Amino acid sequence: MGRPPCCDKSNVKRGLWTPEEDAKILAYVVNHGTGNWTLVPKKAGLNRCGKSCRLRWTNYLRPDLKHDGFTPQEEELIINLHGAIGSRWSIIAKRLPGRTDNDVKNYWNTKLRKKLMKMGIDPVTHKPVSQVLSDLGSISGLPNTTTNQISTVEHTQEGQVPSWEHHIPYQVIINSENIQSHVLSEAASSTSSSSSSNITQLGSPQSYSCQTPQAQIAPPCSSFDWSEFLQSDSFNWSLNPSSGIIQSEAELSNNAKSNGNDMQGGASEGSGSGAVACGASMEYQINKQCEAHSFVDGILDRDSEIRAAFPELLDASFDC
DNA sequence: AATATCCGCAACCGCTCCGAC
DNA sequence: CGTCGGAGCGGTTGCGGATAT
Repeated sequence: MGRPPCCDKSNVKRGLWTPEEDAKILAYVVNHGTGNWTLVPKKAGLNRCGKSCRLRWTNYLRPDLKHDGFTPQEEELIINLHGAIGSRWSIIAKRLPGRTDNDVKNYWNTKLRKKLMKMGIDPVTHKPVSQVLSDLGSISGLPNTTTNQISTVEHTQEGQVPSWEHHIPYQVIINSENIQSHVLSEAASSTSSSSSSNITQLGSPQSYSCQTPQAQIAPPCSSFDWSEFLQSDSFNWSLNPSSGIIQSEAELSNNAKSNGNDMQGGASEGSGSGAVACGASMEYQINKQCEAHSFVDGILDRDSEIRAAFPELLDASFDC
């Protein structure tokens, strides 16, 4: 036996909302606030499901919502966050003032996903499509693929790092996997009793600087709470509502404090120190170090370099 | 001008989470 | 500890406007 429906669907109105209905919800919320949504339709005089009322309020009527188009900064933040945490729209939306999870989700599905695909980037993994195909080939037992071959090269040329590793601004994946690694590291250190961790530890902080991330990253442990992580100091990107610039919370706070002081080169210019701390400031440093290139350019550059370096390998993976 | 197709967005659905009891 | 029910989330659908043919 399943759960009973939240309301009698045959007796409630569905579909688009009329201005009159909107006015009723607004009037109700102004007078009573948002509380028990199941009671709202009755109290507000609406023949709607309570759930539908809540959705209408949170996605459309809330006074703090923005109804204009997404800015390039918001777009970049969405892509970065999606690369880091996937389709956790509500968490992503919390980083975008005035946007709802539905807005972000729709924008991703209708614009950003297609945009990335057009650029040859897989919107799920945020990796070049060619690399994803290569990885698929390797999973399905096809001959060694680009990725595998590269790791072979790295091993045979001990101590040498392929040239593309030195400077490629591969923002999305760096963000994504560094964050996951950081999370995993935190999880490992916080659970002192669990020594049997399968966590892949990354190297020292200086090794993060604009390098291609480690290939094998263990999935996050199931008990991990992304929401908590994103709200913690460990992960603190956000969009400055006034400047439209993606900043760390610390910088947002500093900017607020130092209003009127010398700006030292603008909002995105911070410490200037070479030291890269762990956690979010590290992510942010990476972003800053890499900002000469867009993340898309970085991915495509890397893809091109791989193709140029190992032209025969991609073809091989398609020889079925 | 009429029709077909595409696209964006609002809304719905089914599920999980979580607190109250 | 188990159950119930409200809230919230992510995926999907369907409508209406825009654009192409």
